[in-house]
Amino acid sequence: MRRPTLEAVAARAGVSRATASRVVNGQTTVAPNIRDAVLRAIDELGYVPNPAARSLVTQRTDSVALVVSEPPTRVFSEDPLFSTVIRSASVELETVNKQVVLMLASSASSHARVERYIAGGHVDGVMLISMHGADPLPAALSRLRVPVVSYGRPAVPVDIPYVDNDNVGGAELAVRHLVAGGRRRIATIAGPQDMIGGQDRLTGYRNVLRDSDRRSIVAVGDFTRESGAVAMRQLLGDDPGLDAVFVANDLMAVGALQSLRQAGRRVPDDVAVVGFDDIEAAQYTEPPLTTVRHPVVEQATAMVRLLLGLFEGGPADPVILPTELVVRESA
Amino acid sequence: MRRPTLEAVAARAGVSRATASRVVNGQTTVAPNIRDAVLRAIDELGYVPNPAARSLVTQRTDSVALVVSEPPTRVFSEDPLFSTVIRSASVELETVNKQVVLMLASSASSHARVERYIAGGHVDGVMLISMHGADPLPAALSRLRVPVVSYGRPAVPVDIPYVDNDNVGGAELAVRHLVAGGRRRIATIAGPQDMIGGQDRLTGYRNVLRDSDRRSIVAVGDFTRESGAVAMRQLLGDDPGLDAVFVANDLMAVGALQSLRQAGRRVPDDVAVVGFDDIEAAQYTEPPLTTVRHPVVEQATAMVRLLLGLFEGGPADPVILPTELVVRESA
DNA sequence: TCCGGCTGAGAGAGCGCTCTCTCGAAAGGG
DNA sequence: CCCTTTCGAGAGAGCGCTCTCTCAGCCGGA
Repeated sequence: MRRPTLEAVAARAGVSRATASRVVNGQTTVAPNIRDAVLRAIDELGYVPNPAARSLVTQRTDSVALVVSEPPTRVFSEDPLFSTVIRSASVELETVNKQVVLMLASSASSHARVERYIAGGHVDGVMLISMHGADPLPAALSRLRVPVVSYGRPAVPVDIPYVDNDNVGGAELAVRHLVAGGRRRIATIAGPQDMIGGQDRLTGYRNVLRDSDRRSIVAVGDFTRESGAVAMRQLLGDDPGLDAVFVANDLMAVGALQSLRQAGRRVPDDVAVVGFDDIEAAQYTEPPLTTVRHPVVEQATAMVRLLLGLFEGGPADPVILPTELVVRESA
Repeated sequence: MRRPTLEAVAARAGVSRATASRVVNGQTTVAPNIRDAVLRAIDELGYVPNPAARSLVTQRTDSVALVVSEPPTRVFSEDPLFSTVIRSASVELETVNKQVVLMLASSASSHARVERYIAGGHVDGVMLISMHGADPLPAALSRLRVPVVSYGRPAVPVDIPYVDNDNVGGAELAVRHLVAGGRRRIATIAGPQDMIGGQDRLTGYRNVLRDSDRRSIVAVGDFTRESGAVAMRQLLGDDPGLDAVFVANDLMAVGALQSLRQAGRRVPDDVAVVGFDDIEAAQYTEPPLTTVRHPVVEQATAMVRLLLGLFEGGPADPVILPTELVVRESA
């Protein structure tokens, strides 16, 4: 009880396999009556082309890998960003009938697995989400002669086109807002310095402070809520007189708000807080969080289109998307 | 500049293609010296088997589809459950070297796409995450003669093995806790009644109230935070004297806490609140949320194993996992 | 009437692999 | 010493499809 083949369709329609193939692939050089006969046969037999056979000859698979190169727990549960990217990319790829193969590359062994898989030609291209600088995967994949695009600028310089948002500019926006609000002692909770987002947002902070003749007060977190709380306590210890803090992501900002509350500081009266990312939860903090929004969905979509462009021999130029300050009540 | 084929490996090693294939597939009937020669050739040429050619003859693809049949926005951003399931299932499948093809089936058109894809034999099996009763996909897929397992009992009776947690029992646990705490007027915010989780958790609530001779006070939400807030306001309007509420998921519970705060009720002094799911955020609410934990990771893992079992002709019996009450401060 | 051009359909090779069948050689028993 | 058994390796078919090449048939122009 095997699935019907193109051969069977051809036989039933009384044509050759080649003609049946032409109809299946929508070629126009088939007479209407013959085309109809084939379509009827396909319908009656419930024919569906065998993808393996097809891709054996076409050398295409019509699927792309979405490689998430982060420890799995971080990926989903903590940071809603990843989820949004995955979803948006999936939706965008659906529109061009490509499938998403999701690969989580957390450990070294899974890196090897991913490499083998990609090298095997299972997919036509790769979308890489990798935030850590130490990650060897971007370099490894770029060697594989497979179209690869990256979500976010790769931390090590490597010849992969990427889509990123303007982290430096966004941070500048945030800190300038604090300066404009009359804040004098503006601290920052920076992200991990082995991550591009962490680096660039700190750069933006420093740029503005330098220009506005203020002293920088820096603590470093690792983008988790907990680390934000710890860093905030540390900052308050270091400089009890601070009146503003720019936090490199919202998750840490949530933790910082918690610490500020525990320390009896009113936000924004005593201390103004600006986050980064504009995650869902930023609307529900107490008080609602002023933050820098970057277009996650657009970034994912742009990444897909960049990859699709690569398939067609399009340009491999990076895409940088603008950020925007969302003013709520915390600053 | 094509990728090397098995033919090339065989030629280089001075053996036949058949023997090379034997080595690649780890058969033991190859003399050690020949095996080494082949392995060396593989290494030198950087040979990787062509999956299309292989699955053309083996009729296997070594990948499974993870079909998420929910509106995309709900899937990821709102409910961390989905993400955890996807992650856990991926990790578990990695261990047996199977790939995950992620498919989001939100609209009717994407349903058709998914069906076509599955029918095309792209994957060896399907894991279905579908929560809505009206969803036609479970029935459609079960007709496709492809191994299918479901995360959660399908809402319409359909012949698919599933892994679920004990929703009724979990709800009973929660409500019994409220009864044991001396609460007299115990309301509930139920989930959507076209979802199994929504139905069963309401059933559990009713079971306990019936046995303990209390009146049931029901509002219905749709598992979003916002709907929880609305439902809570409604309950307070209906019965200002209520002293406890069982909320069918944590997301709605967060909304409910917000409404209670706005209404000036203290939790748990005036009103005790119990949620369901034990999401991450439940630890960070004010006060921390007492809730029913169900083993999401274990459920996902069990689903994978159920599917793998099906491949081997194993049993197609449903698996029900126990739930557990996590007592924090809200009740 | 003949011929060249064009359109539509068939023949058949070949994509890269697995797996059965076959066969030679080595080993063991009578 | 010969015959049977076992083991290791090769030959070759075939998985289901695409795509090039070929060719039949028709039309129009000279």
